Amino acid sequence: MRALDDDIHTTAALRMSSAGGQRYTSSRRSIVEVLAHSDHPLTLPQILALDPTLAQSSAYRNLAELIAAGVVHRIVVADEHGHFELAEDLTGHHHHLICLSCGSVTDFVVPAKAEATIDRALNSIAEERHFEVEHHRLDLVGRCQTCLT
Amino acid sequence: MRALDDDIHTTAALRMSSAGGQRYTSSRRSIVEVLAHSDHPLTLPQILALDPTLAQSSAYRNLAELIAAGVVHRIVVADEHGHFELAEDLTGHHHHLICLSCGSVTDFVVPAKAEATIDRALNSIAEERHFEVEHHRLDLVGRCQTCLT
DNA sequence: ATGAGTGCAAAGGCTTTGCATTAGG
DNA sequence: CCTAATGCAAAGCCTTTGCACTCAT
Repeated sequence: MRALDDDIHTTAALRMSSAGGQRYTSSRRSIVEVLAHSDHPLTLPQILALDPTLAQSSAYRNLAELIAAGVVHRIVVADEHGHFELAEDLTGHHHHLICLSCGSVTDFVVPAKAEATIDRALNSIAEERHFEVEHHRLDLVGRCQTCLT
Repeated sequence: MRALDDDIHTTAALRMSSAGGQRYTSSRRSIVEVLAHSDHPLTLPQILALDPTLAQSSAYRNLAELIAAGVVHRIVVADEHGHFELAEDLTGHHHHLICLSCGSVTDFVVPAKAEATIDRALNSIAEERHFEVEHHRLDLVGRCQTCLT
């Protein structure tokens, strides 16, 4: 389901050097490591909490480079912090459960068949509107199990 | 497809007074009017441009009240301005084409049949994850016709 | 040695808030 | 009258940037 950690770092390093001769430093590796070990997107404060040696501004800068290299993806849930996760081609296509109450974001996968239906519908819309699709975004917004109890 | 303008204002006024005795002032009416006449979500600067008599801070405050009353919905596309639109029960369920290049947001509707498939898939996920769904969010992210040429 | 990377502190940009004034019921 | 609403300016919050220092090649 998910590539081995080594593969992820190898791929990340490769993409970084391809995308403008960026080095895959230990800070960057650490960020990728933290993201790879989480089963849901993380905010910057969460990343820093998981690796307190990281400096905030450098983390933001490194995330920007990782995003530019296609290693990391940033999602915007509401207006608080952005959430960062590894690019989908490293982790697989998935969607998000977004809790309105605690702001948590969790991953989920929809059955291939439903995903295919969605893709078909979206592609025909895109074609008729002359819109070039980069990706789609399907999220459930509501209240998570923890917040319901 | 969309309720008559008068109905929208009547509904809006009603929801405002129900939601904590808020008055439906001319500024608020004007915001709703502007949103009702747009076929896509608007940012605050866009709203102000369409009605220059509105003051920024009051507009934000009024939008917050309108959102609390369930008249307006705010969507977050990226990290620039938020986008405001009338609540879906006033305009009908729809989705968004989000252009990465110019940041524009356009509405689209997916065929009822596909929408039903999506709902079914999402509901079963929600049930199995004990997640209480408030709404779902399905957007296409890419490049719009204008930006492609 | 040379350019990328780092970290601190300061600046930016969108939104919210404090406060005194105005207006609607 | 009395409470809500308004508008200006100031503050907040997340993120980005300037700059001097460090590190790897």
